[in-house]
Amino acid sequence: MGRVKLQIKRIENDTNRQVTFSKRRSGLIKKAYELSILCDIEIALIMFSPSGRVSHFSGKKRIEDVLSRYINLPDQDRGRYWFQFLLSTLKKLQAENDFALQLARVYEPEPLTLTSMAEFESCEKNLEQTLARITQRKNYLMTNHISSFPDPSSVQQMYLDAQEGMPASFGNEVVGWFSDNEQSQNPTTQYCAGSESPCIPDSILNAWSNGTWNKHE
Amino acid sequence: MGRVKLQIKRIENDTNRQVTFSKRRSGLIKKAYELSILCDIEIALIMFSPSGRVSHFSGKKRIEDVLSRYINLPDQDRGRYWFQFLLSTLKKLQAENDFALQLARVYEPEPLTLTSMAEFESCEKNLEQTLARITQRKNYLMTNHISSFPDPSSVQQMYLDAQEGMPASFGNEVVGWFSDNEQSQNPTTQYCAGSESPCIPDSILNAWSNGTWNKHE
DNA sequence: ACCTATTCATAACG
DNA sequence: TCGTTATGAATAGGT
Repeated sequence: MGRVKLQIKRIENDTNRQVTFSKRRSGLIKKAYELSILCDIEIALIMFSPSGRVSHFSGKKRIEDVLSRYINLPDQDRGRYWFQFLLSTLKKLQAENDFALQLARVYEPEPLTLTSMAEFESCEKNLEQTLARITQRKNYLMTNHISSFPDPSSVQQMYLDAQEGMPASFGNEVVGWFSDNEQSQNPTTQYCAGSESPCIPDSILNAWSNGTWNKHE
Repeated sequence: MGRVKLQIKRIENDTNRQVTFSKRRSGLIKKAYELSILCDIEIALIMFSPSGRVSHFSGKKRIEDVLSRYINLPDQDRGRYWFQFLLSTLKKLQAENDFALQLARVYEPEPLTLTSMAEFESCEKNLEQTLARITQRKNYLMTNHISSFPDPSSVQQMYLDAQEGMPASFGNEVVGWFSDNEQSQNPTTQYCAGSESPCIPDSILNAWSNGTWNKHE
């Protein structure tokens, strides 16, 4: 939309890219706003500029409310990789807790409160470790025993046309699961197929801890 | 953009609203996609249709990664009301745990595993309760001792022009904190001002539990 | 779904 | 960064 037709590919000129970002961000937020009013919907939009600055928009509802609603959706409405997200949120929770603890120490070095918070911290650490164990176990069980989870029909895998760069379709309810250059690998089934043992090979534990454990299927 | 200029207000005709939603949703996702490629940014877009169906989009990165990055932002870059969001996420975590537990019971009624998960559950419940306590305490301390938190300068409160319906500005880094018809009330300072006591009045506990506790400032 | 008269968004330029 | 304008895009209403 302008003097010439613009190819949809990364703008290499830094200044130009920044200018385009500012303009199009405004346009996008305006469109999101109009949609939210015209159609009376909840909407949340989050953008990180290349420099790391965040922009966000939401309609009538607070953005936390929209994110909460999204997070509390049944898994089949959402997509894969969800446990990683929950873990990261737990980390945030830990950070919030640290802050509260710091506050308490500064403003009220009271034994009872400190005990309670220390208890909280240790409990949360315990939770995180246990969650990791359960995650492994759950993943193992699901991969080997419940082939329909995560439900593939609920996820539209989209690929880009290298030349035009547009997703194949915008009409689906679920879009945007670009493959991000990750080739499919499935170490879990490879190592555990047919086994009923609760034992989980080290290779899978490692895959889990370095974040690649559920990038299969 | 069409045969007539459209007022930005809720479309009352149900069919029309649904059609407009479909069209504009596609347009919005296309714009989001183009922005993410042209300017090489991370983006996440979540929409709930009036019927409750969810649509979402993200660019190269998975939507969970974008949400995680947003969640792990320093508080001053994000906004208020964050603890409510974290609590809701904890609930989701609980649900995931329940599911894992169910799976384990069906596929492997093994005492060791069950013990571990029961431990997890009780720990998580404990955590949730303790978090509630710490939340109250933290809120109390911050309200009375650290007036600069949450940092008001980091949040752009936006109001709507009733006639035109457009936010006052789209140029800011932080937009979309519509006030949602909630009038400011500050029971915390009202009840606790000047008090150094760790005691928290019932009125505040109630305000917290019914979700209005941090709608002040 | 498709069509097209219009309005809107924006790329290039100043 | 900011305003202008020629041009390409999006879309409201109709079929």
